[in-house]
Amino acid sequence: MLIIDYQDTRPIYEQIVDKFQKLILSGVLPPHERMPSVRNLAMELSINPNTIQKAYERLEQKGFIYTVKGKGGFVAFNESLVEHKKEEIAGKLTAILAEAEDIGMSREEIIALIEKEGGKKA
Amino acid sequence: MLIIDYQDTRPIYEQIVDKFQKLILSGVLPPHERMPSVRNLAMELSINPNTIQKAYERLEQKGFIYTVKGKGGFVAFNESLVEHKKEEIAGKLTAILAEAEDIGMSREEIIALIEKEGGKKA
Amino acid sequence: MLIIDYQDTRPIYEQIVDKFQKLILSGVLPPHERMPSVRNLAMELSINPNTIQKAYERLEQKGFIYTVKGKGGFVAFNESLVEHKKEEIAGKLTAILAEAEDIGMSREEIIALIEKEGGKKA
Amino acid sequence: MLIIDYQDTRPIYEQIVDKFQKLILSGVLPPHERMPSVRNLAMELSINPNTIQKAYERLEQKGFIYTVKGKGGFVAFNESLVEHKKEEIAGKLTAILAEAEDIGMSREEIIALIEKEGGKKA
DNA sequence: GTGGTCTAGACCACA
DNA sequence: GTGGTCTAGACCACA
Repeated sequence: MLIIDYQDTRPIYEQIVDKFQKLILSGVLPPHERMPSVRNLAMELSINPNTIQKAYERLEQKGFIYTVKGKGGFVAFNESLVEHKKEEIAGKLTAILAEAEDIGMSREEIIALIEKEGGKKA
Repeated sequence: MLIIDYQDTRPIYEQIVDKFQKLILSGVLPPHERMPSVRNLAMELSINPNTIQKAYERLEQKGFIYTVKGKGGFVAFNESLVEHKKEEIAGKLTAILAEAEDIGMSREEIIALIEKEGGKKA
Repeated sequence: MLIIDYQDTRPIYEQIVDKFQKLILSGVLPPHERMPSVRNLAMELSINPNTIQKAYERLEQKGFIYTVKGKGGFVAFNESLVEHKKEEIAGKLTAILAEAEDIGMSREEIIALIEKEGGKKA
Repeated sequence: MLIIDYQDTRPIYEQIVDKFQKLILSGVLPPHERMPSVRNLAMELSINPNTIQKAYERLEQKGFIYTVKGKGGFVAFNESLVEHKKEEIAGKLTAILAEAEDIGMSREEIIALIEKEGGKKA
């Protein structure tokens, strides 16, 4: 699924870091999910394993994954990631509330919508 | 009728946008009513036409007025617009709820955020 | 790199918006990349800063960049934004389909409209 | 359900005309639906029947309703109303297609969404 | 330094 | 007449 863009001026390992970050933050890769092994991913992308290794190191430094010796890499789920996402969500909610206010929708109506929506999923 | 408050910390164009929104939402300015021309309103309020222009642009982007080239601006507000906006807001909320679910945020947390946000304005 | 085409009938600010959109969507400008400052870009293109400012405003409204006061503009584009936009578009389509149904328009008619519209640009 | 706004500077009959227009265009009042009788509506709104009569006359002139002697008024469904609505829908679709293009969504993806959505209702 | 707002005034297309 | 775009340049808050 990962596609390396050779037109991209950024180094390959940075592209890989970026893509995994997005997959993790968006929830496509859930917490504790096993990461592809360095060798497998290197083969799949026809890339030198050292480059993958470098990408994984950065991801670990940034707190997106953790590695267990002899077992491999796993998606981390630390609070700062969650906090980041929460702030993003709070920001979007603020924007929506402003739009709702424009057309005279009350907070109660918004909350009612959420409760109805939530019901679908539950 | 429009009064600019120079003590107000908000920019002039924002005050104008706000006042027209209220006039339109309250029905004082009915749909298809002609808006004052940019130049006339600028003279009346002793404000630069560019500032009025900016306010009208915002009103158009928000869907409160529409402009006809060479003719002027007109009130666009109507019930179907409100309904349309509401469905749009519902769509955005659905997207946010999905994101929130990804990181394990409950509906209650979202609602709490909304109630806190709402408090800012009240 | 940006070249303004004075033969182009479109306004300058629109050309600028368009070019940055493409750079961002294609990934040439990665997320959080710093945008050129309003003044610098204005000088470089021999264009009035107000025109650049207008282009940046549009880019911000469309969600392609975000600005930090006193610091400058940054690329905001990322996958979750695209996903969010897609859900928003889906919400709007649902609303339109409901309206279309009210007047007895079939899905086929709607699709025909889209294919016709699309043709304009192609 | 109809509420007369006495603060509104417009004449009452015009407010009534306006509200019925919206109800009809939005599809709340479907074609051939029976309109409330002049006398009933007058009583309900505590308004002189002549005022209601005047409003109904305008609605008939505008093609929104038709009256059958001895039976009462009915919601019309002429082509021009439908055309009006269709143009509105076409306009909204154009706006959505522009947004979709911004994020690189193809016409095919839009059409797929419509077909999926349509399935819900069918 | 950065963007955000505003004035003053020109020129354009559209009607 | 109308709005839309653009230039030139000032002043502000924020960092």
